[in-house]
Amino acid sequence: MTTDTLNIREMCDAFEVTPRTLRFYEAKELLFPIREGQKRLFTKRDRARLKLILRGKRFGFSLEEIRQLLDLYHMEDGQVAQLSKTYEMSRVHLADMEAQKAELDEAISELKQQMAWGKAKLAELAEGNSVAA
Amino acid sequence: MTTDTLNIREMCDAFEVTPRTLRFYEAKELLFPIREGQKRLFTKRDRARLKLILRGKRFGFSLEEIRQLLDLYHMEDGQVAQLSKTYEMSRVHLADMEAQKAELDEAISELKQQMAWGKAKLAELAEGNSVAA
DNA sequence: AGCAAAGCTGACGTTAGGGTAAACGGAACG
DNA sequence: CGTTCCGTTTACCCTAACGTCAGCTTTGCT
Repeated sequence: MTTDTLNIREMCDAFEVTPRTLRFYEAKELLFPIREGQKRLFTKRDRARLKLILRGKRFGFSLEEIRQLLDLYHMEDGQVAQLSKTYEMSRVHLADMEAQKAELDEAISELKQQMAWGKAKLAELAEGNSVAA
Repeated sequence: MTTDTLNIREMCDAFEVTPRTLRFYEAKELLFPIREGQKRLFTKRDRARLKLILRGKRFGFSLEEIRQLLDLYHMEDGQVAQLSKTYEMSRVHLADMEAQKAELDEAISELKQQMAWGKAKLAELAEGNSVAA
């Protein structure tokens, strides 16, 4: 193994996030990089956590919710409690996401209609011009 | 007609928004209610604009974009320029929304998988307990 | 020694409002 | 006429998840 820890730049490149994001996550106690002098060094644990964080974000969890889940996860006992809490929260988010999807679908088809109308109107105006010309 | 203008409460009820929202939109120069004393009176024009604003929001336009479109709309000349600009912006947002939809669909199915895994794991742990008992 | 790159902290900006305070105006009531 | 209450007004701070900027070390290279 080369170093087993990543500096902030390497961490950013590995996960496609900005340094600001990593510092922010540290401030929010989602990551706990060790310090060498004042520089941050991200461990395997941080990498595992960040992976879960980014997945949680895709699922629409807030950072605060993610922090709670990670904390639960960290205390390895009580797996049942942790798993069922995660499951419960997931159910809520799934419902949320499906509602969002429905809204989005509706907005998309409405926008398409509007665009069709706009296109027709533009054609009409163009024709008017050419007739007048 | 009763008054032809609505006070803030009536306006809120008509569009399901809060007073705060209407004041905010006025501050952002999206609405221009007239003042009777210091109270706001929303005209037919404000109602038309608010309708467009809310529609724009559903389509994922930012308030700033909406303001620009409304301004274009306001100068009634150059309909072609206005329409085609709106059309162009709409295309961008449509692409955006379809990308969002794709991401959302993927996240939903991924979350469903995770939940299935979690459910199985929970069942397994429960069984372990009952076996051990 | 000098300088640039990389990293750090700290603070303010952003979006679309929410929440709350303090003050003001007008209508109803006694 | 005074009071009370309701609706509204201005005004300020708060939120999430960072972006951005200024200014300071630290480190490496020449």
